Amino acid sequence: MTAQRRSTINSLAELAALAGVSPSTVSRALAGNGLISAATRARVVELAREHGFQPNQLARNLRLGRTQAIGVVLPLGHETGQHLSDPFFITLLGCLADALTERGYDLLLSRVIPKDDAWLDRLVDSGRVDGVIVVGQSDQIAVLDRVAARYAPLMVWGGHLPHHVHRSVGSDNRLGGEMATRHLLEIGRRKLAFFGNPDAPEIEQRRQGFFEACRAAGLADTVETLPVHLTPDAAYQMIAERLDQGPPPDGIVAASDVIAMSALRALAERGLRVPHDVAVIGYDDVMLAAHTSPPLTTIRQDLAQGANLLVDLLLRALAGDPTESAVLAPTLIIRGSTETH
Amino acid sequence: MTAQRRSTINSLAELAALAGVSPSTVSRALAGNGLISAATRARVVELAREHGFQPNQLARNLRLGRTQAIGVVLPLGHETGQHLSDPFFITLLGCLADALTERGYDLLLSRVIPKDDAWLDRLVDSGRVDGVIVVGQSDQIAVLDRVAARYAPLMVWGGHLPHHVHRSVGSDNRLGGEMATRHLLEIGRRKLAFFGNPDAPEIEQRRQGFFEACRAAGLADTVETLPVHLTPDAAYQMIAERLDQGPPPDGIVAASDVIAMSALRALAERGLRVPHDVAVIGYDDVMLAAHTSPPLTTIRQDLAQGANLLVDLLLRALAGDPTESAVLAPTLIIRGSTETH
DNA sequence: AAATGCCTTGCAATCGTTTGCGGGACGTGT
DNA sequence: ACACGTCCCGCAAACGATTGCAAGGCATTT
Repeated sequence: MTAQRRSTINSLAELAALAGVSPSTVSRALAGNGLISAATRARVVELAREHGFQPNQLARNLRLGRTQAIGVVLPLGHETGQHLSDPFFITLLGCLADALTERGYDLLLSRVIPKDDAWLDRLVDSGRVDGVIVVGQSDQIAVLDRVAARYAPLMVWGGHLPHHVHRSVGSDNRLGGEMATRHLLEIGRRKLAFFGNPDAPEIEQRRQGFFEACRAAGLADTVETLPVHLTPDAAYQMIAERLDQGPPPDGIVAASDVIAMSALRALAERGLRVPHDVAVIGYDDVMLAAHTSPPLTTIRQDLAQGANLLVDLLLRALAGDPTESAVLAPTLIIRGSTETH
Repeated sequence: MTAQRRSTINSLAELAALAGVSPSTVSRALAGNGLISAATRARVVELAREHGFQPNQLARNLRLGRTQAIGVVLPLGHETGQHLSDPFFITLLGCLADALTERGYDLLLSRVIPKDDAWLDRLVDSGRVDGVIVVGQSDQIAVLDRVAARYAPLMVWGGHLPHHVHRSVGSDNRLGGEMATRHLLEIGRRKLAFFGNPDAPEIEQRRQGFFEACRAAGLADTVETLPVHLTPDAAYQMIAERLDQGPPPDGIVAASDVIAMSALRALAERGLRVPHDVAVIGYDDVMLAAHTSPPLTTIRQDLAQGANLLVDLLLRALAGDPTESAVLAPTLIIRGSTETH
């Protein structure tokens, strides 16, 4: 049973009967396309407006051989948390919704917990979407590359590596990690720690930037890495354990703002002052980062731009043009958590 | 141009030709429905698997007179912030995605900034969705009621009032506001303030709970209300102004966790200790609430349950059953921001 | 051996659009 | 008055699936 419309007019044909013309004429009149006399067009359009009628999109898209929808999928791979936890991804999702809507596409949201290797194939082959945007590579690089090889309209938010076959948009994670680390070095910190699970390629790249900056400063062997997860609970617990086990670092480079916030809390609970005892820098600049206490210094990624780029490249691929990956420049946002005056 | 599939098999008919049977047979074999000999079925299924073929959903749904998709829309009415800001809504969105996926429905996401009164009609009449879930009533009650009157499969997350014609699911906001306030009273606070913009009906109900609890405690005239917005920036600014203008309250009931977090920051920056000088309680129990410093006492809404309820009721309405609104019980989660030992 | 029944399969209509092609009405030029 | 061009409009075939109905094959019964 189809949901009932505003009135009894449910198809071009019915409206056509009402207007005393053929369905073709109605179609053309509403499309504003074919050569229809101004009079008939006006009459049909008025009638349609009056009955709140709009052509069935399903039928339309079937005929046109498209869906006018883009699938956006958040793979929850290596992270065990049930929820799509990170506010960062969510914000990106919002930006994507805007970018797609602006271009007349629907956004089909799906969250998958990759159990097998076919999760992406199922979406791609379902015929429900014209293209797919995957938010975050998780630990699914192999799947992404395999599908990208046979399916052009696929874009991925995440880190780009030369050997990747899938196209991606993301900020320069290595550079971001380096900028964060250099900032801590510049305010005089020497015992640095990187908090983040390098299983995800973005995180791994940030960690490399961290290492490079440390090496350049000549302290490669005094740094530590703690592979904390992205969910706040897991992150908090691991950070708390670390702090209880030995003397704290004097500077923490967190792989995400959520991790940084968990660190802030764990530090506060142990009477360690930020930034006096420990400086903390996050990554992402999520909305709440400016509202922690102290406010969080962080590396900002321009999500609106990223989302627009993702959609533009995807649409270009849909049109048949060859596309490439894009890398965005990260920005250092200095706030209270590293401000020593 | 349709996106190419894994192989050249793009329709039932082609697979049928390959299998040497008719399209009908293939359809039945794949549907597992009609009475098809086990042998043919096995052969067809195997062939389909081999070529990674799945029937075109568009055509299928057109024939079946449904879309198998539910529209989820976040109206951004009275809040000026561009982004769908509140982490709470986002989490609900995630839960909805899960609930819908479980039941075999797609989730069509759309964010609208209601400029006219027809935004919901457009979605409802577009034929792209079988039903609609609106997340948050914003200031669009009139629109919701009007559409609900003619369109059954519509559910709304938000507060329920007797005169509403649209069906909604939400927590008992009045009770939640009352619980929060009573908690502050129980730990001895007397100069209470409510932070939240009562333009949104949920917030208004929370405020009423706040007032009732205050009145019951005999201090109705010593309480204040500050209509802060839901976006953290706007909230922070308004709270900061308030704190600079006069002596602080000793207890703050925030209409959302985001507001509470902004309050925590503004208080910290002014050297006011939480909870010693000012106790703060939030609303929602968003993921990060447990990770502020101090951790935020708050009123939890069970979102997973809410999402499931929304979807269940919607599907029931779709099936033609009459449905009603549902109210969830809020829970008080006590954390550091009100803990006085 | 013929009739009856069941099991399996194919035919063809249908969902609601879009669009190439052809035809009718009307006006103009000679 | 006839030929011709222009302008609108309708016919019908797609798009790719589902499904009621009927027909074919085969085994069983009488």
